Amino acid sequence: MRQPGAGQTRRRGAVLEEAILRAAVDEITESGYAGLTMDKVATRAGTNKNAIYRRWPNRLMLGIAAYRQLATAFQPPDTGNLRDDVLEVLRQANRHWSSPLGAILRELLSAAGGASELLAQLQEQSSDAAAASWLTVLGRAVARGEASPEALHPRVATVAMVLLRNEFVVRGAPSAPDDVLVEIVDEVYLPLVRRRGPTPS
Amino acid sequence: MRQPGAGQTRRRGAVLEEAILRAAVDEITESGYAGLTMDKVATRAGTNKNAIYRRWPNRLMLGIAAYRQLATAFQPPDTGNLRDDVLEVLRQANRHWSSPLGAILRELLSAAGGASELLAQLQEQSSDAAAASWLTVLGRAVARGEASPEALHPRVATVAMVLLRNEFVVRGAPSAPDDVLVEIVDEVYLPLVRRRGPTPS
DNA sequence: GAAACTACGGTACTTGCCGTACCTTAATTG
DNA sequence: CAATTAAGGTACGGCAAGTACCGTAGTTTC
Repeated sequence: MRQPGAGQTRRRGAVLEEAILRAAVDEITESGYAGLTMDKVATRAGTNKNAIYRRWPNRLMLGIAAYRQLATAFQPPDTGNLRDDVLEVLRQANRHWSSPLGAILRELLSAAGGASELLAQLQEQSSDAAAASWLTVLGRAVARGEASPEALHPRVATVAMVLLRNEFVVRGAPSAPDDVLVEIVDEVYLPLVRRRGPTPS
Repeated sequence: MRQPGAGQTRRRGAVLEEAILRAAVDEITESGYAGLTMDKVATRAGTNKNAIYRRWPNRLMLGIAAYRQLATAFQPPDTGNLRDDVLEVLRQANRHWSSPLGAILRELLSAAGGASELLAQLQEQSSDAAAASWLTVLGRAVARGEASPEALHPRVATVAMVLLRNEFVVRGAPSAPDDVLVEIVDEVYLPLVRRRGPTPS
């Protein structure tokens, strides 16, 4: 990649780091995490593996770093109606998991294989950020009287998202059909968070 | 492993197949799926990799086969009380996921990495079998008037299990504390499946 | 009961990629 | 301008998956 004798100056520090990261992003975009090899990233960045290993301890961490470059935050919707808001958040999430980016995320989750410390770095961006969306949406619904205050319990608030994620992580579906989202909302989520009637003993 | 000249007859077909599978089970029990190598299985079974590859196309399928040898079915409890039944099913599941066997299952899910066809073979034993437990337990509760008939919808019936599995698969927890199970039951599951009060428009 | 066939055993090999080691050379620092 | 730091180049060790071949032992067929 570097032309010898072309007057190129040897890159160092941040400049080189960005070049590597960009190469990693390109590779993971094209070939997924499975196709992300240290040699290819090095070649593409016009450097060698040494420079990579000086910055990231292993392939997985490089993959996570590349993913984080690509991931963007969600915007919680505000339609003024609980059901529409909820469906919209689910659809956003579904689009994300179904996208190439979602495929990469799944590969990474798989590769991390339950190493909680590493997973934390991904959760921060995917789950926790999304959890905030749910609380926002529910908070408005509670204010409107559409949802019961108990729904703000995090375990309750995120139920819909957990069910959706289950579709992807456990069943390996590439995308969840819209019916499924509607079903999750109407059969499970709304009955759960709406103001509850008197509970029979 | 085979003594030449010891009058050993060369194993074939089903006999050899069982020997390989037993070796694979032993290996995966001792070292997990990560430590399951084709060479070690072959050596342990007193044969060679050829014999394995003639039966299983790759390491993952051998691992799944070994897991299925180990997995056993759940027994749905019958305490006469919905909450106790539900908690017991959850605790069974928690014990399973927390056990060495559960660790293997998680490794396999991870290795399959969303290859739905393969996952199906594991789901059959873990999820679907468990789903039957839920329906049994709920069926009795409906008969008793403790749960509403809508709860028999599969998506609703399995919510508790999905939430628990989420603890393991997404957060890499080795075991879920009992508080979490109780919380899932009391905050989410029971409010959802119990006879519902009048729904406000 | 011999020939034909199938499948096991042994072994060696190719492939792929991670992670390391080591040395040379360019840039930076003081 | 020396000393230090970091990049480049290259080669290698390690490991395990999957393949190829061939001689040979059981099994089937006529």
